[in-house]
Amino acid sequence: MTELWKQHMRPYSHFLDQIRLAGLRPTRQRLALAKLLFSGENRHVTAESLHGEAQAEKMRVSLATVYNTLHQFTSTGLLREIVVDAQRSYFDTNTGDHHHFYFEENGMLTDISDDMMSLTKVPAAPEGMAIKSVDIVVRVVEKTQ
Amino acid sequence: MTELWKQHMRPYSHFLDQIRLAGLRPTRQRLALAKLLFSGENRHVTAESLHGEAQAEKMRVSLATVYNTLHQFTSTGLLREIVVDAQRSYFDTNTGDHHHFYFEENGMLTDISDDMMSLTKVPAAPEGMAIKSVDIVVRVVEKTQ
DNA sequence: GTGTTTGCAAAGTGTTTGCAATTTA
DNA sequence: TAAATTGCAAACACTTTGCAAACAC
Repeated sequence: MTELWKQHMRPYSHFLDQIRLAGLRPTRQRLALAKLLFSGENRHVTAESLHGEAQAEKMRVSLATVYNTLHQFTSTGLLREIVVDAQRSYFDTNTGDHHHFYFEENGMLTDISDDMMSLTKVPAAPEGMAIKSVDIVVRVVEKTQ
Repeated sequence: MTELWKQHMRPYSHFLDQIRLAGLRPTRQRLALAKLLFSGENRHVTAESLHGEAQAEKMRVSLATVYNTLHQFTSTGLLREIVVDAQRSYFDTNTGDHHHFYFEENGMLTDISDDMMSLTKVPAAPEGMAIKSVDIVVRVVEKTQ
């Protein structure tokens, strides 16, 4: 990291810690992506969409690195992967318990907080298996009337 | 369809009706796949797995036709598509209300009957949207102890 | 300096498509 | 015969990988 870069990144030093805590080196690319992902509200991104954003902000990050970083952030618990579409992978910055609305027509995702949706009965895991997660996707389409 | 083929297919005439009712022509390929799909218990297949089965039974069907047929059967309500893995599409012969266990380690799916799992609270659809489905996937992994 | 990370381009995987030949009705 | 369907091969979209150059520590 250059001295200039360090100055530029000063206001984002918590990302630096976040990445270090995850056991990753805080490279320019990882910091840039962390800034996009964790600066504001919770977000849902795909590799393409995040790469597009980075380009728009003149951050130089290759698509391959975006993929790598999303997976590294996922396996270190900074992100969570959401499966709603067989064609692309989504990543959610909200790693807490919650579910999703999926807008099939435009591929958008929004959160459903855990307390807006509750399961009364959950089946026991099959013999010898442990439940890893219970994922609920509410698919919605434009109302046609 | 040849006369010989008609004779061979006599015991499976209900597939013929099923396909015709769906507005599709009962071709050799569609009948063969229907036989594999709907002969016994409910099943979960991928295009590859069904194509493999067809080959094993010496049915001559191309992979492209398997894909086309799975989609046609899905859009005519004979099958239902299940999204559990970003890498491949699954199709379920059980089109009724139910949910799934997904065995992440080997890609297997099993049904959870609707009455083994119930939602107390379902959020209202977002403004202008209608709920198309509520899909629950219980991801399980081998218990490590 | 050593080990990690990046970016490119190539390869990979699962899926769809264009189109001539074949089959169904 | 007209319209639908098939199968191949090529195209496709998304994702992963191999490896030399660049970077972090």
